[in-house]
Amino acid sequence: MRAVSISDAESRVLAVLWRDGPSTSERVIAALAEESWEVSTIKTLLARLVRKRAIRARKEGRRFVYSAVLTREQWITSESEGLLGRLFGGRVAPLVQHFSQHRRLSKADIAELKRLIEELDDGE
Amino acid sequence: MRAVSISDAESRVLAVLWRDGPSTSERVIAALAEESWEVSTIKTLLARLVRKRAIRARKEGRRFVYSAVLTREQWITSESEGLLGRLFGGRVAPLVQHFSQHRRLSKADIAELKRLIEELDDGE
DNA sequence: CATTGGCGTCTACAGGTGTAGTCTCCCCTC
DNA sequence: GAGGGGAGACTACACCTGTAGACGCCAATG
Repeated sequence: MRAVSISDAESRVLAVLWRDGPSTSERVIAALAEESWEVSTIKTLLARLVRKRAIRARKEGRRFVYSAVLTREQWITSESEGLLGRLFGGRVAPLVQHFSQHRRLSKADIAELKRLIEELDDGE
Repeated sequence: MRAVSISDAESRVLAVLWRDGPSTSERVIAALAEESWEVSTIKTLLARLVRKRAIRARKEGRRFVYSAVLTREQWITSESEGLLGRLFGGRVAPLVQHFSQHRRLSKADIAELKRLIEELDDGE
């Protein structure tokens, strides 16, 4: 089902629908004010997302209400699986290792990771 | 310095240089046999990588020897930082959490993660 | 010395992406 | 009822990407 890829600009539009729920283009445009995109740019992105079936446009009176079809979870999953596959042979540990070697993990990060792992270890 | 992005096909060419070290186009082409790309496709990708300064072409006799300038580490870092930023607000823990919720981590994965975290915890 | 084969360069072309202008239709307001 | 303003549709255009053909040059080989 999923196969189309969501571009960066498109994901920014999707993010509005994920956060605010179904919205008219007017509301999407308002929500994206800080991107300083022209109105027609946002309309184009909405149209492309509809074409990709990542969002749906339901007629409501005379205008459309757009809502996300692709969920944030699905998107994050496909994006991160892609990266994991391409860069780390699909294995999570090398990824974590990479981060642990190349960026400072805060104490809080480490604590949280530790907690996560404990949980996993129990659960399994 | 780095800014250009490496496309997927290009990264496959780069991978050869990372693995085999400086190579002539002949060797790169041989190494990419399983991609079933036409020779000219690979030449194009080499040329684009040179233009992007991700690799260098040193004249050796009458032909070029190509070698990576961008390191695998640099590439992995920029790719994964990008994803981390876009998807997880730049935090590592949510990323690991995502994976732990959405894919089965093997016992071995968990064990390795645990080891990693212990190490980090000690080192810090 | 003429031919050939490989090397690098140039050109190509469709599809995706970022970004945006224009056009048409129709509701709302005066 | 006429005009304006906004919504969506269509068009545009440059750059990137995947993929590859064509060309010119030159070394090697017969």
